[in-house]
Amino acid sequence: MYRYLQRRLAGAVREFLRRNYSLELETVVIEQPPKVELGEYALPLAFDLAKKLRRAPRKIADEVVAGLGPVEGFEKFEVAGAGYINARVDRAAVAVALASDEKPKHDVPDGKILVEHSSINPNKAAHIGHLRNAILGDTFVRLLEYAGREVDVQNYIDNTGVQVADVVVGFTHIEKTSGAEIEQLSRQPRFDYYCWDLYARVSQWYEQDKQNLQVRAQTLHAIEDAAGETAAIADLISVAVLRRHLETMDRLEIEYDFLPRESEILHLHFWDAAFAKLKEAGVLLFETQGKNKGCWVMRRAGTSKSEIAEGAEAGAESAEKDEISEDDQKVIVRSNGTVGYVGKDIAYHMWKFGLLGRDFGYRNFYRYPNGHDCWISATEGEKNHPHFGDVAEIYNVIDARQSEAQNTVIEALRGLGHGEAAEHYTHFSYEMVALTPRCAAELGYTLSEEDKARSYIEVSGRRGFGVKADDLIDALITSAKKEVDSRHPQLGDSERRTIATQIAIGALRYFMLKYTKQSVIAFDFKEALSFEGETGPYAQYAVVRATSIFRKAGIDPEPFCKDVAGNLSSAFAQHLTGEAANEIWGLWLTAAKTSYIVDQSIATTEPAYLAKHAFQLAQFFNTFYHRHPILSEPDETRKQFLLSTVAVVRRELIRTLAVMGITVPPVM
RNA sequence: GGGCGCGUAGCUCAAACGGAUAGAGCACCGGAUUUCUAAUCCGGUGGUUGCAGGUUCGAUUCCUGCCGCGCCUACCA
Repeated sequence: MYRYLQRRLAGAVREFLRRNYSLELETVVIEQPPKVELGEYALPLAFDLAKKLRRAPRKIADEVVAGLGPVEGFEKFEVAGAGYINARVDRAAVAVALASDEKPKHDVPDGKILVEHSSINPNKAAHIGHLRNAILGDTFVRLLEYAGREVDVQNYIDNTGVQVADVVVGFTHIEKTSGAEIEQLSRQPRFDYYCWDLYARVSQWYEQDKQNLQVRAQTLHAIEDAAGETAAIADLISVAVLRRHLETMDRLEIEYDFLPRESEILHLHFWDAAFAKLKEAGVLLFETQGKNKGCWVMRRAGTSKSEIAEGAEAGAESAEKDEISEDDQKVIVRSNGTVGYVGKDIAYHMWKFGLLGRDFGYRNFYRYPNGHDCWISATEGEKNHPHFGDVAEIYNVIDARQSEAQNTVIEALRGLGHGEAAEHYTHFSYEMVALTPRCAAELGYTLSEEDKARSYIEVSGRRGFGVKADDLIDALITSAKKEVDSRHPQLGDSERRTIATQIAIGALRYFMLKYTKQSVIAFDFKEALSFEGETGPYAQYAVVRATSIFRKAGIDPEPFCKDVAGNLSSAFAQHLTGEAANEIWGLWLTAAKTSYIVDQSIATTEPAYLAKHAFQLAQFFNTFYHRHPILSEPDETRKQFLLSTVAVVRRELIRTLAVMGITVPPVM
C-alpha cells in the first residue's frame, strides 16, 4: 500500500515537473518525515531544483504544492522547514484498503531466478558460518517469492576437492578404515561430527610430516577417476555428509531444489565445452613465459590494463591486448592441463544461463518430510526430471572472500559476449561469522595474547575450531524449552518441545538476519541465546499477544479485518484523524510498508531491512498493547477499530516473519 | 605493493539514493500493570560519527590525504 502510493506520488511529481519546468527527472527522491504528524511522505525535491531554476527552495516548494493538483489517495501537500514538501495521505482510505488486504497490481518481471546458497564442502559438519549463508540465501529466496518471482534454489556441492580428499585420507591412511566400515559409520546419526574431528586430525597429520601431503595429492587425483575405489569412498563420504547437511538445514526449514556437483561438471566435460568457447573468444591466453609459463590465464577482475596504455597511442594498444602483467594473471588451466576451480565455475555459470550447450543428468535424491523433492546431478540421470538452469537472473550467496573469483567469472561471461548475463549475475556477498575471544575461550581454545586483544577470531574447520550448526540449534532448543516448561507446565511435553523449537528457530534466524551483510558477526552464545530485546522471540511474542486478544474475544482475526473494513470506514476516519490518533496511525503506516520493505530488501540484496521492519512493527505494537486496553474498551466502534488495528498488525507481522522463515507458536 | 571492506554510546549494531533533533538492543540505575500472560512497557545515564582537509544551502553518507583493523592477492578449493 505504502509502496503503491509512493509510486503514484512520484509519477504525479514527475508529470508536474515535465509540464511546468520542462524537466525530466529519472528518480524523484521520496522519504519519510521524522514524525508522522508531519505527513507520510517527504520530498526534498525543492533543494535540488533551487540550483537548476536559480530560485529559493521555499518558493519552488510553494509552487509545486500549489500546482500539483489533486492526487488520488492524498489529502494535501504542505511546505515545511526550509523547503520540504510533505504529503499527507487519506488515512481512512489507506486503512480500509490495508485492512481489506487490497493488493494493487504491479508488473512482475518475466523469467526465472536462480539462487545458489549454502554450498558447504561435504566433508564435515556445518558450522555457524554456513548457517549465516543458508539463512541469508533462504530468506532472499522467500523475498523473491513474496515479490511474485519464480525461483530455483541450488546448493553447489564440491565433492571432488581437497577438503573431501582430506577426509578420505583420514579414513584410508590414518584410521585404515575399510570401505565397508566407512559405509557402516556413515549410517551413524551424526556422521558429519565424526568427519569434523577426523578432518582436524588429518590437518595435524600433514603438519607432522610434510611428506604426508603427497598422499593428499594422490588421493585428489584418484578421486577424479570415477571408476576407482578411492572415488567410490569419496562419493560414499560426501553423499552421507551432504544428507546430514540437508537434515540440518531442514531443521530451519531451508530446502533446495537441485544439487549440482563438481563430479558431474568434470565427468560430463562441461569444462571442455567452456574451454573451447573461452579460447575462441580470446578470454583465455596461453602464457609462454614467466612463472605461469604453460598455463592458460585470464585477466583477474578488478585489474586494469597497465598504465602504459593510457598515455601511449594506438600502436601500444594492440600489443597490450595480448598481454597481462604477471601479477594480474589468474591461472585457469594449470601447466599440467588440469583446470582450477574458477574454470569449473565459469563453465557452471555458462550452464546456469543456458549458454554452455550441455546439461546435467538428474536423479531424485531427497524427499523432504513435506513432500518436496530435491534433485541431484548425475552422469546418467532419470528420464523424467524438472528443468533446471537456463535462467534469466542469478544470485550467488557466497562470502566476501570470494568476491574476486566471482568477479572473474562475471568478466569471463562478459568477455564471451554475454553482457546481458553478466548484468544479471549478482554476487550476494556477505561477511563471515567469527567468534568473540570469550566465546573461543568457552569452547576450550587457548588464546594467544594477540588473539585476546582482537574483537573477533576467525573459525577454522581445519583446526576443528568453531561452533557446529546442530550444536547451536540444540542449545537454543534446550534453552527455549526450559522457559516454555516453566511458563506452561499444563501443556504436554511434545507440545512444549514444538513451541521451544519454533522459538529457537526464530531466535537463530533473526540473529543471523539482523546484522547487515558487510558486518562481521562476532558470535557469542550469550547474544545468540538471548530471547529478549531485538530478537526473533520478541517479534513472535507480539504476534502471540495479538492472537490471544482474539482468542479471548472469540473472534477469528483473519476474516475479521476484511469484514470490518467495509462496515466501519467512517469509524476508521474518526479514530485516525487528529493529534491523538498519530500514535496508532504510526502503527498502521508501518504495517502498510511490508511490500515496500520487501522491494527494498531485494533491490539492495539486504535482508536486514526486513528484520528491522519486523522488529519495528513488534515494538510499536507492544507499546500500543500496553497503552490501549482493547477488550474492556466501552465504546463499541472504537473497540472494533482497535481490534482491526491488532488484526492488521498481526497479519503483516506474521507475513514479515514468514518471509524470514520464522513461524509463530500459539502461546509463549 | 595492489584490490575490496570496515572504524558511530561502555559493548553489539542501525541510519538505501547526501536531508529535518544521529537511533535501537544489551549493560547499568530507577519505575509500571492485582489487565488482552512481564519473553512486556516507561524514564534516566551514555556521542568531537578514527584524524585532517575539501565539495555542498546541508556530510555518519560524496572526494582527497593520513591513522588503525579485517579479508583477498597460490599452477589450493
